[in-house]
Amino acid sequence: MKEKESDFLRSRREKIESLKAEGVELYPNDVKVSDTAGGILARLGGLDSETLGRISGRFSLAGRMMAIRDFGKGAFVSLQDRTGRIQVFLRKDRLGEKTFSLFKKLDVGDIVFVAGKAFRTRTNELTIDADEFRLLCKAVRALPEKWHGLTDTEVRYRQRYLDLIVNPKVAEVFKKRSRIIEIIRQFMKERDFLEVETPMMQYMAGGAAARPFKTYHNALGMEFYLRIAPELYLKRLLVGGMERVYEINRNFRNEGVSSSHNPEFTMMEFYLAYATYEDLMVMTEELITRICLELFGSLKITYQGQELDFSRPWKRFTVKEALVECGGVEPAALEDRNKAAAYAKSLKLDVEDMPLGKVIMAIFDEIVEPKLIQPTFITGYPVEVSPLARRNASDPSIVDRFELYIAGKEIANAFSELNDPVDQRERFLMQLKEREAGDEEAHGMDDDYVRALEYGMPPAAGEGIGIDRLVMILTDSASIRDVILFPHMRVKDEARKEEDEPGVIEG
RNA sequence: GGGCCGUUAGCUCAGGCGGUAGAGCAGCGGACUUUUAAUCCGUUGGUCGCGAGUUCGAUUCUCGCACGGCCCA
Repeated sequence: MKEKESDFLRSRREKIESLKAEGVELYPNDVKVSDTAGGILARLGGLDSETLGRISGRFSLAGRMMAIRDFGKGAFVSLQDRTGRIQVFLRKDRLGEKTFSLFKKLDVGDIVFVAGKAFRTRTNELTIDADEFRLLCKAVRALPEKWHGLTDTEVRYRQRYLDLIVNPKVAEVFKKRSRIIEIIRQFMKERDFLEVETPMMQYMAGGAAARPFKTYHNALGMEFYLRIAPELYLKRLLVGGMERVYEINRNFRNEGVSSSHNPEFTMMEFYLAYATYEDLMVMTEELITRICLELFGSLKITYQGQELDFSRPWKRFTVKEALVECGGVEPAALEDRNKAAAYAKSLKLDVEDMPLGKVIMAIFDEIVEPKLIQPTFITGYPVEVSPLARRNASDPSIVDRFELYIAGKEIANAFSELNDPVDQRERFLMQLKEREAGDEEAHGMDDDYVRALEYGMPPAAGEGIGIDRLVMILTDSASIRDVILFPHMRVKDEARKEEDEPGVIEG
């Protein structure tokens, strides 16, 4: 990306050249750091000035200078590392003429090394009295303003590194995200699940209803799709005898972008042999309440101003019950395709050519989903929208499946798995018909998968949990872009000009 | 895809019923060894998102485009 050199950048580059000419090493990498800002504050934060003077050892730390308050022959610096900020006092008589004059030429944003003892200032702030100071990395560009910081959402997402430097709450969100995934792995390990990785490039994109991204493999001379779900591979592993498997990784769906959709998103999928979807409801409650308790020590949290209560058991409704009770739909309208379609049209939904099950789900998504604020399991999904799920034993028009909704968002989807290869083939054929009728999201026929089922897959239940959305709820984030480090955005015009050169580097 | 809003200095923002713009912070020069949005004195910096139209003259008005945000589908 080219841009015009501002006066600021020019003068900064000149300054850097002159430092170099003086023999200052601009980018050394030979220091060893033994302390952190947060660590020092935690250890010494409670000590008074006198005790500190007696017992303080010498600390060494490194970080970015976030503010400099200069007094001529002394200066205070706010030093920020991964754990937080600590104040450092630099003075000429302690550091010596040469080091101090180097410091005076440096800027906010530079990364430095500092060592010294701790003391308390007149205003009682724990501070490192530096007796050693080194430049570790000279910054060319200036950081966003110290007081207002960086607020432009576009810049925050495009230049996330700046957002992370300047807005401490952002780093907190991503630390929490990491912690959530850690707890999930721990939880799965305790239940003897094996973490696996299955293909993200697939010869056909299956396991969900979504439009895929396409790509091309040169040496194999064939097209691949980026996966929309790992489901069919994880179930092949069930056939292979891996009775408890899970995967946490990216899926790609070629759909619109919104505050709850990113083209690539992280999903956890897991499969448990000899279990049903009902077992997974219990396990899901256990998992999410565990995360809540570990993160907050409470089952009540606030999301975007409303209280969410994760106390068990969570509410359970069938799709039809929810439509009647939360949506005020006439029960009769749910048994007849024409009546349902007429109702859907009154909501301005386009349900042309859709079978009854799909019409019902379209109405559900429109009027019920946004109302499901407290954690709620919805069951009794139509077989038409669930080509991989096991039929209900007493009502073959529905499947043994649930979705979990929290704060009006779909968080998880699970079902007892269909392991009858004959029924599975028929379901695929049903999907093919819909595909021919114009539904681009309908599932394709996956003969290899059916063949796997023919070897015998143990009865099992499987579930997918949308990690990004779960993290949104647990970090009180309004947009999925706030829990994804580098959310996708359009490339700006200037960078797009060289159309003949796509973003590929040959060689 | 549609509607509304936004885009002005490195950052955060003012402003202009048409006469090419201002503050704070950052920067630069100077004073200052316990400050914490340090303070004080001086000072530089802008194709006002891009393109076209109207006009003697557009950053301002009109249209189109780009990117983003929110809402809707």
